[in-house]
Amino acid sequence: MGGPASLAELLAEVTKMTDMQLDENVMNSLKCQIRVNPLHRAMQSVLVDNKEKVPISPRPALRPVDNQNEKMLDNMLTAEGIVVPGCDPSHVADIKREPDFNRELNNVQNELNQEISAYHKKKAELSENVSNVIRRQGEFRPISNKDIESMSNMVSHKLQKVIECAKQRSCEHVTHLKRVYMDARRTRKNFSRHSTEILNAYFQAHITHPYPTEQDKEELARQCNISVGQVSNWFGNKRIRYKKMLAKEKSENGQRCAPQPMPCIPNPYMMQGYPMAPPFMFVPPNMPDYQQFVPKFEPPTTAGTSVSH
DNA sequence: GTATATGATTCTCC
DNA sequence: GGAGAATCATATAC
Repeated sequence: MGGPASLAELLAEVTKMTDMQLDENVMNSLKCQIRVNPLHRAMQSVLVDNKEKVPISPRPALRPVDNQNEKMLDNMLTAEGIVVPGCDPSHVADIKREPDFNRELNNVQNELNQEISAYHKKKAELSENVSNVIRRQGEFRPISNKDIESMSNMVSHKLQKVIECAKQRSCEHVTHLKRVYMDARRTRKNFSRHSTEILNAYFQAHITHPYPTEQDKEELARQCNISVGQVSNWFGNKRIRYKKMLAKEKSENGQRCAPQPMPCIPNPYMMQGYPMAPPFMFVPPNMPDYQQFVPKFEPPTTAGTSVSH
């Protein structure tokens, strides 16, 4: 059984093979003929060389992997105490949490480990299979080692997304757990009466503009033994609820009789020509700290204003 | 058990 | 980023 003698005939056989219907028996017989042809290797070498020199419909270069998102996910997971395979374990936070939360986090950790380990296994299998298929094709097509390497890179590139998705799921899981276990709404306690009095006193003292400065917030936080954030929350809630309360009062008054002016507190200082009333009438008893929030009023020196103490 | 109060969170707007 | 508004989740009063 002899194959085609010249390179031209060999090429014709290969071309014929690519055009014909996929009848397996015929195809295998043709492949055997081509393999045993003494010019086969030489032809392959020439075709590969030519391909290298004349790029035919070159593939677009793989875009460099944008791993910013993955890094962000890694950082978030390690900050929550999750060991991300492949990341520096010394960065993993050691946080003391309640046992149930820790147990749930361990589950997240195990799932992530399993997914990443399965990924590496699948990746190796797939790369191997793709390489084999390409190598077999290489007998009849101009495929170089560079092509095989490029294809392998492409497989890795695509599969990297799988790991990113696994990390994304873990992050979402941790976020959900934090919401369940660490939402302060679930463990909130009312502030002490003393703290509430201090906050209310400040609010009333600055009723025309109840927006404490950062310095005041810090001082209020210190006195109330709460955080500055809690002070901000308290004033945010207070302002909106106070506003609603006034609106409600107004509408209730309006239903009973003619519209009334906004309920206001007698302000002797305003009556006496001061720009703003000091909050003396709201000072709760037994609250020495409170005095520092009382605005310091310098009586106007201009003629026509007089203050009697 | 229900209504209301209250502290925290989230979303939107500027 | 801060404030307003809506909403959630719990505490408290009844």
